[in-house]
Amino acid sequence: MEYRHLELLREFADRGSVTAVAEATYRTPSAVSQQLKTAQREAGMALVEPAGRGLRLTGAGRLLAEGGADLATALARVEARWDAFRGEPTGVVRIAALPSAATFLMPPVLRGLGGTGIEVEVSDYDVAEAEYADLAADNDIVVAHSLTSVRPAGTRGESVVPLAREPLDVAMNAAHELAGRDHLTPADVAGCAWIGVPVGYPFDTVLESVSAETGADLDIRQRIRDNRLIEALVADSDLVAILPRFTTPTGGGLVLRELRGASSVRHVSAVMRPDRAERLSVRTVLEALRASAADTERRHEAGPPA
Amino acid sequence: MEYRHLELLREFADRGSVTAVAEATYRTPSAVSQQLKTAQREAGMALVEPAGRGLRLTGAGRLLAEGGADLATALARVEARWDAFRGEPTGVVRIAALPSAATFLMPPVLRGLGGTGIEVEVSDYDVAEAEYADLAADNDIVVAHSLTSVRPAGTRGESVVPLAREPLDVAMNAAHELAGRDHLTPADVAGCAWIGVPVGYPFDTVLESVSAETGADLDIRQRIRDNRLIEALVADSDLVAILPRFTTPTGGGLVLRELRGASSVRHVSAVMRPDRAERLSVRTVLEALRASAADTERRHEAGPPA
DNA sequence: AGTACTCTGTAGGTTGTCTTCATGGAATAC
DNA sequence: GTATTCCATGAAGACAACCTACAGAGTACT
Repeated sequence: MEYRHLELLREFADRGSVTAVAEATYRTPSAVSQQLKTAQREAGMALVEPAGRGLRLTGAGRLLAEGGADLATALARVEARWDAFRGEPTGVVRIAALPSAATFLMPPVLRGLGGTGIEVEVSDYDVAEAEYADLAADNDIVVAHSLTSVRPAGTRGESVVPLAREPLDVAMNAAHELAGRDHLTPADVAGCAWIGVPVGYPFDTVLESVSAETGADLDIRQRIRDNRLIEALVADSDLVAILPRFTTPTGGGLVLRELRGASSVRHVSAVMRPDRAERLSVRTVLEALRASAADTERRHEAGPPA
Repeated sequence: MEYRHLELLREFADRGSVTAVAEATYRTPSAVSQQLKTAQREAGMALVEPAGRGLRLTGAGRLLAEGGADLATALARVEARWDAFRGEPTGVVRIAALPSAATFLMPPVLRGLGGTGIEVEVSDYDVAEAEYADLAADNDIVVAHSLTSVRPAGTRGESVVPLAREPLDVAMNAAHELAGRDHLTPADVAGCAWIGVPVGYPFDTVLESVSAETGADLDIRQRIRDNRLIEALVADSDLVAILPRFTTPTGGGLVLRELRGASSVRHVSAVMRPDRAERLSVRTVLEALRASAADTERRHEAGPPA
């Protein structure tokens, strides 16, 4: 039972095809195929089976793939101890982040880690909740969010660390008739004209929650993804929208009002493959992310800004 | 950080010299030396340092060696799951056992595992307590004993599983004046003429304990290792000796009497390197050993045989 | 001083892994 | 139904890693 082969199976479990594994490990598909073959010869049974024009793991293959993940985690733990022994953690930490969370999380992190041996590479992705797990294969830390629980959908083998709990407020023009209120209820906003997000996007569940609370059918005029565009439209109309509290700039004609009585909070979490989570540099960055998140929450704890 | 190198360091930590590692891994010392060198080049610092005409690990080397042990354990755990998945455990399990313990432990184990895929290779060693740890490098299970605690001296990184608690009785001729007693106290036996064991051998501590209890200087006429020889001498003289209850054949002119009031029990334990302890076949054999030990203890729980 | 032991270095052979190029099957497009 | 595309696999050769063999240097024991 060789480490090499277990690692290969683990990679296959994460990526699902010989070609994908080959690209991820900088080899040709032929090399991967040959390794897979020798792994099966040593195992004495089939670890993959044909499925369509590709392959998928057999039960035996899945078992060994899980073992590969355990081993990778153990190895990463050793490397973390080694890094700690040598002094400073170093290396590149790749972060894939949801833009609306990265906006408030990343600046202090990058500032705080400047001058250390850690290089942080941030890329931003705005994808459906279920795709965050895939991003974890190519990035050390994935900053994701979920409206229903701390753990985003589709993350099973990954480590999940909660970072922030961010209220989702109702955004409106400062001249809007509801702008005078301290906070709002579902009944208050059920009759409004809305800007929503495309169906299936997380924020949509807030509007669904409002709808469920009041029994009303909401009047959704637009379905838009980009928050900046939504802000611009809201500031210049009587439309209202759901926007995250920490990153929405108020003033300039835009106000946020807390929505009580409907589930209107998102959980921002870090999602990582367990082995990557063990790395000292990753843990250092993660700690910075948590600190940044806690700081942001503290600055907003008084409620939405006027 | 390669698995290969960590494994090498772990092996070096266990065996202490390049030559010993080379023999254990069926390579030439030159090969081991070269591997060590590349490991150090990749680590970026010295992992071993000259000591006399050999080498010893540096602090950094020890750290990585521990990591190697952790990894080996994790790998063994994966292999154990794999064996369990495939059905029956198979393979060779090497046991190094203290003869006086193997005598009562091994027969049921070998009988019980006959016909399974597990082959048990037993070898017997009668060594000082501190050398059991060394045997663990070359054997899967070392059956050792200790008079002071369950964990034999010198076992630090090894897993220790208690097997049996065996009383050490006073053996004497059936015609001896003390043979009529149900049990004996230190005061009863302080004046006897003894057969002891060489100084430093475990059983010697029983006599030391008797001596400490009574303040008497014991009359030790002979110092002999082999229990069979001791039995023969005791049966044919007025000398008394300390012998283990489970394996000393009574009848034939030899009787055992319980000694109360002095520490006269030995702890028989299984000592294993943690990674070997994870193997399914090893765990199976270990379970058989425990069952055998429990069975023996039960058969003797009524006290020493007449 | 001589002997024995341990580690290290060099040269050369063996093994294993990868790349290249070509082939064949399975889904999809036309 | 045929063509196209995608994915996996096979054979042959290049390349790198590892090992053995053998010689050399340093340290301990006698």
